[in-house]
Amino acid sequence: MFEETTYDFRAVERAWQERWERDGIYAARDDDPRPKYYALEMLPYPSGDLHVGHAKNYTLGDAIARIHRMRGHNVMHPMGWDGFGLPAENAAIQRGIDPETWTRANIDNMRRQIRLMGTGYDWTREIATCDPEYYRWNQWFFIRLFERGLAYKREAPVNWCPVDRTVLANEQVEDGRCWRCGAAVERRNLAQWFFKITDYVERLLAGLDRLDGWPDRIRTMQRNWIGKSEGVTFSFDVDTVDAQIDVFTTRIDTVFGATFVAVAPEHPVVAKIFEKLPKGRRRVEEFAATLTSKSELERTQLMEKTGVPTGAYAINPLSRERIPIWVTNYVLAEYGTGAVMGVPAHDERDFAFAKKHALPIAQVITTPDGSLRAPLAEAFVDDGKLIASGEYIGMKSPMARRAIAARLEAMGRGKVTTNYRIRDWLVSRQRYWGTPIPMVDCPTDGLVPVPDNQLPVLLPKNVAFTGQGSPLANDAAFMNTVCPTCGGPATRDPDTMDTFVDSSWYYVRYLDPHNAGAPFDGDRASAWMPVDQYIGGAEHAVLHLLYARFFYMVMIDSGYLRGDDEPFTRLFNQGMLLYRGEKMSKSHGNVVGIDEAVEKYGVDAMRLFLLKAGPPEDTLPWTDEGIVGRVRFVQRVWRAVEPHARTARSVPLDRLPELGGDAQRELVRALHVALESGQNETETHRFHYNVTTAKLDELINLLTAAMREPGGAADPAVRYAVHALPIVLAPFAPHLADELWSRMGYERSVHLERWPDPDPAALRVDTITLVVQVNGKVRAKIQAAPGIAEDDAFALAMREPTVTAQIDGKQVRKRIFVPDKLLNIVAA
RNA sequence: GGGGAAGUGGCGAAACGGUAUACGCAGUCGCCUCAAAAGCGACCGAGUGAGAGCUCAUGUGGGUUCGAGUCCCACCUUCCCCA
Repeated sequence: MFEETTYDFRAVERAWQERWERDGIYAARDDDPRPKYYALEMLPYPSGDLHVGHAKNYTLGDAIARIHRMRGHNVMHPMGWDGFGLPAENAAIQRGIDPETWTRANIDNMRRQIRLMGTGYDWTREIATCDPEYYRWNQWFFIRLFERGLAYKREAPVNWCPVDRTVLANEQVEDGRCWRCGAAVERRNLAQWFFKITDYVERLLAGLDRLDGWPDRIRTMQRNWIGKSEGVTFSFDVDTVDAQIDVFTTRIDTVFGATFVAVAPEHPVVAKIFEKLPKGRRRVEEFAATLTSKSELERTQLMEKTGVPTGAYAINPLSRERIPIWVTNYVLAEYGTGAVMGVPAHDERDFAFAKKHALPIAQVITTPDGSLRAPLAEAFVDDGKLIASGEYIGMKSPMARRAIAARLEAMGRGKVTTNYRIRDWLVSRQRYWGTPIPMVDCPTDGLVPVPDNQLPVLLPKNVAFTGQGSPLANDAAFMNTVCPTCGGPATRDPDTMDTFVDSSWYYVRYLDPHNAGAPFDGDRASAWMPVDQYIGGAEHAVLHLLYARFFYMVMIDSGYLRGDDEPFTRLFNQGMLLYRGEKMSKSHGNVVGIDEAVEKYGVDAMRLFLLKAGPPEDTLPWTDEGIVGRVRFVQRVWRAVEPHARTARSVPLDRLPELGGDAQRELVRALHVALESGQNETETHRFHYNVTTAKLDELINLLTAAMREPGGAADPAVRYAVHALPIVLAPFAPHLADELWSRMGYERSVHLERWPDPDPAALRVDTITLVVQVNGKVRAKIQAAPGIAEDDAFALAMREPTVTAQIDGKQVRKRIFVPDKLLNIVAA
């Protein structure tokens, strides 16, 4: 049924995957003298089944790793699994499947699918974060952070579902209700563990300035998330009550415009006020009750800005004005000082609030020309010139900020402070399928870490998943333990760690994955770090990529590793793959599965299509018609190369072949153009292999044309191109390349061959096309020898009727000459 | 509301400030074949012309330049962040 010339991609691809595995050709060695290159794709969550959208990501990383290997690097390219997480536990709750069983089955399937894509990973370094051998080191690091004062426990408000009796992540709260049971979510204060990422904000910011291998947008997003703002913290006295209210503002120049003070309902001053002025208490408590179920997002952004007066007044330290203290929904206790000065004239939220509650709007900033005057139709938030501000009248905003800050400092009422939006990293999760927090709560000794020699604290098996409450807290056998310090009865921490802890250091574990005595050996790991190219989607821009940078800095500071404190030198953000105009997803019913695509078209065709569709950072469409072109390409290469594989080897690759004529010269040139393209795209880190694959198309077009000539297949240039083809193909179509290479009689895999430098002699052309323009418009193209002199070019151009017709009757004013490219004759 | 990125044939897309539309998909015509598929070849932005050619086209309008898809300004649209 198959003709001899039909390439049986199914059999060939399977065979090579098995052989690569058997020969271990992708293993990275610590003792390799070549320069190291660490290529890494973001650790995948084993959700179960991969589609061609995933293949887009892995194909690019694989091509990058392969081309670096062929360019002489000792390549580290590992793969593993982000094994912990909620979907596994939900499967347990909903379908009664053990989370571990579910996860292991998914890992097995995904490993199979990732291998099916022909990826060259070093599987000897595979890790799964849900292995006790891995998560024991999460626990070990947790204790190290605790010892350094970087892990602490405090009460914090969280989303709490009263029916399921567990906390919910923000994304699991839909319209204020539990996504699973529909109960109204409450905010509740619970004792939680935090990592003190705020200690590292300045280093995290400073590092961003150096990370010029990262996309600017990701760096900007991290800066915004950290949200550094410089301003002044100062205090208001409270009239008749013995208390002060600290507020932070970046706009101290507007302080004379403060017409109220807004505080969060939970602010301690509220209770103090009611000791003296109990009248307002009921009203405030009722108001506060309406907010308990509201998420932060709703309170600060979605809800109408509203509030109730406490009945107390604050004294503006500069103007000495008495202004009312209001409890509002848009000031959060968790952020800043939990109180702000309300300046309606110059802040949009304060303006909306003042309008609603008929509070005065006092303008204290005007435009530089002084033309803007009350009444204001909206808040004027720009810098400007001060008015109605005592001794500061007439100053411009920046100068007024310095002067007023200095004044408040001199008064002992305030100081210049830096505020950050970022908060400490809450790592406690009231869930089962994660790393148990290795802490013991002893009535005598308090919070005590589990001793290192008792790690790991294993997740208990055969736990009941009722969906009601925390499985660990309900497991008495797990919870009850003895205090490591006093030996008395104590309880374990009932929580597990955020899975972002797992992914904060996995890229170092790959470098020494079987170490049983430490998370990794510092020397080994330091030799490989940092990651040279990190590849993944932009959805982790602030979460994982910020946590991992923080964690790495801590590891460096602790002396576990040496070197620069940034773990990822370069970051590449992949674009999405669309199908029928939408992102692939089961719920849209528009998924093209890996197994299906590989069976139908072949791995190499799929990979080539994903690379060729467009630049990898772009959102690109998958089309069932488009991939047909790559299936054709694979077959064309096979038909051109396979029948001549043995004879082609007679023409060596280490020097250029003899070139019979222009066609031969062009063919050999096309090969070197392809080599140059692959090299350029790699060295510039653009990875636009869509262009390189186009060069491969041109090469194969020329090759098949040359072969149609009588005796074409025996021509030295043709044999040379045939011989070299598996090498240029190898990073992109690895199976086809290795099969052709072996049919040439080579024992060793083509992937261990060298991707040669393009030869300048081969790239040289012996005639160039010189474009002749008149007044900037193309009028002729003339063939000439490279290096033609301007005068000679001009003389040739003036023989072209299409040129002279345009100049006729005009004078040549000027000539622009770009050697070997263009002659522009300016005539008027 | 603020910031960023991007708009090029029927479609995906190429293009150091210097031949716009490479390469692929789709389409049209031809060769091969009893026929079809596959394969191979030619054509394939719009207008105009018998033709060489000419004119117009890279979201819209300006600008810089001998020359602009590319640089600058404004606007429109889409997407992404932040608020």
